[in-house]
Amino acid sequence: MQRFLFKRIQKPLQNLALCANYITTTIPTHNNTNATTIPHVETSDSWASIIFDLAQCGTRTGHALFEASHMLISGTKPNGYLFVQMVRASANLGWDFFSLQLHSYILRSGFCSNVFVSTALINFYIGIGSLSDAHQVFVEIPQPSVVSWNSLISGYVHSGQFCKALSLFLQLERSEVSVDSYSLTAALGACGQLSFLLLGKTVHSKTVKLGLENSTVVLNCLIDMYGKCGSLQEAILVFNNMIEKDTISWNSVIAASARNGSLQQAFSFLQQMHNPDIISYNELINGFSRFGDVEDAIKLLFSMPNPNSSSWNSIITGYVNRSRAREALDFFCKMHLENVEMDQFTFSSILSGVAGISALTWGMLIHCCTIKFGLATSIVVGSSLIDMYSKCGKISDAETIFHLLPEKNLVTWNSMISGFSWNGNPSKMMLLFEQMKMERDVKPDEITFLNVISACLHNQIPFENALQYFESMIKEYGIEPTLEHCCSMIRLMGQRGEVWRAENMIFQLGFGTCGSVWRALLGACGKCRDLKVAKNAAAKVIQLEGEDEFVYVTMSNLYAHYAKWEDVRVARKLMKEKGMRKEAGYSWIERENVISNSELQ
DNA sequence: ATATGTGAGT
Repeated sequence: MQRFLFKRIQKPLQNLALCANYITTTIPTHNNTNATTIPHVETSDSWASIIFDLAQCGTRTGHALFEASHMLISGTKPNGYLFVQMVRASANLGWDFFSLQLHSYILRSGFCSNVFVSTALINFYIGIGSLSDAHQVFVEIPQPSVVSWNSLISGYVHSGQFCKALSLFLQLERSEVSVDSYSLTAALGACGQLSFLLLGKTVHSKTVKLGLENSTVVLNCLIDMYGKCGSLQEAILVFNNMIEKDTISWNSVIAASARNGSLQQAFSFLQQMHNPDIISYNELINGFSRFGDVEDAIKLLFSMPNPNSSSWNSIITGYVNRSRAREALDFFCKMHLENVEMDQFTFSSILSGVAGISALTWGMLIHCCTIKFGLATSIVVGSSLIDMYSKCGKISDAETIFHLLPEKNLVTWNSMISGFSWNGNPSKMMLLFEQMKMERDVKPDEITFLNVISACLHNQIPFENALQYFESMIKEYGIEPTLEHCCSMIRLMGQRGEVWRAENMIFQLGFGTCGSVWRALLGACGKCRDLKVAKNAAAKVIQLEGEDEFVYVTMSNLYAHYAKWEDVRVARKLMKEKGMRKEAGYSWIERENVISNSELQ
């Protein structure tokens, strides 16, 4: 139990850390109070004012924590409520080291069996992103309450581990503890993120069973869930049946419409709304720049009352997603000129645009901006910087940033791994992958494995090694292979002349009816010149996706290779008859990016 | 002790 406490070394808070250290090293536990301890001079009443200050979370909170520590040192008997307030206050202040010491003090004094205290600790660990510690605390509570469950479930949702959250939710349903509206909102959030419509509907029926059909918060979550699962009609239905709608209800239904491409619908909701806030407008701006015209989005941005950085970010993201990175950069400059505040999302969006066009000079300039804004070490910006540098071929700069980042998440690791993969450094890639597996709060996901497998593809790593990765993904990590994994494996087989294995795998993984895998197989056959498998693959592509010039070109090249000139002639004739033409190949080389003085002003 | 609404990486 103690093991996991001291792993994380936080910013040192000198006097408090010392004080906290003093607590844990010198104070006897309460069940074996010895004679050297100062007797209880104070009664539990004396906690009252301290607890009051702790709970206020104001300027006196830190001081109150300090006093509470001293009282504990002097032997005043604590109670559970005091610890709850201490943990909460210390977590709010970001005094991580102090909180850790507090945890160990709580363990020593036997208060960890108190549900309230332990739940407060769970929330502390969630706050610092240490989900495994939170889970550990949870597991050791003799009888966790709904709140303990809910805290952990929503903790997993907030950290993006939606499946984990849902499996906990299902576990909660099977336990003696009964679910409440908090559990349902967390579960709905996870369903939405995963587009689990069916499970979402099940949760919907639970809300009715529990008589929560009038809870605004729960209904808001339902709107959001349906919207994210692509069921706009259901979302609107829930919205229309609501008796009490608040701003979030309106924004959720606007978001549901906008994100599903129903821009008209979204716009009409916005017009019906009495007091639209920034988010209401931003959802629509986002919708316009994603599905409509970026120009419309810009119009709305300039006509809305108080646009913020998110409003501007949506435009940049819109340009970037439509491969209009130059315009994104123009807009970024405009944002700078108009003194709009920039946040981590501004930088991550623009950096992703810069990465897409390998505009290194711009990337470096923006990197400087992030440093100036104090955002260079944020996880989001840091991950984008890694991606940008590695896509610009500056892998060692990417590496430096990776190592300098104080905190890393799944995305950070994935960016670095894909960087090594694209820059032809498989040994570093594999080393990093092994390091990642050792991390406590990060686990490889399907994207990690896709990067690893494609690294094998690009770096001539033996097929057997790639197969090992692929199998460990399925068996050890329980990750379902996606279409892309399947295609990567097929391409690998093509490289090693092992396409004969492919067909079996395709059917085993259930991708037999996907044209794109057969297309990948055909391409692989072209590489390793396997005419027999190619014929079959070509037939499948045509059967599933219709006529296709790629098929004819590949086949005629293959026939040519085996000097089957008659077949070549037939294939070319067929192509001609169908009016197909091989598209001319082209490559583009980004010219040196020079930023002119006018752009810099 | 706990909850809902946009943004990043293949």
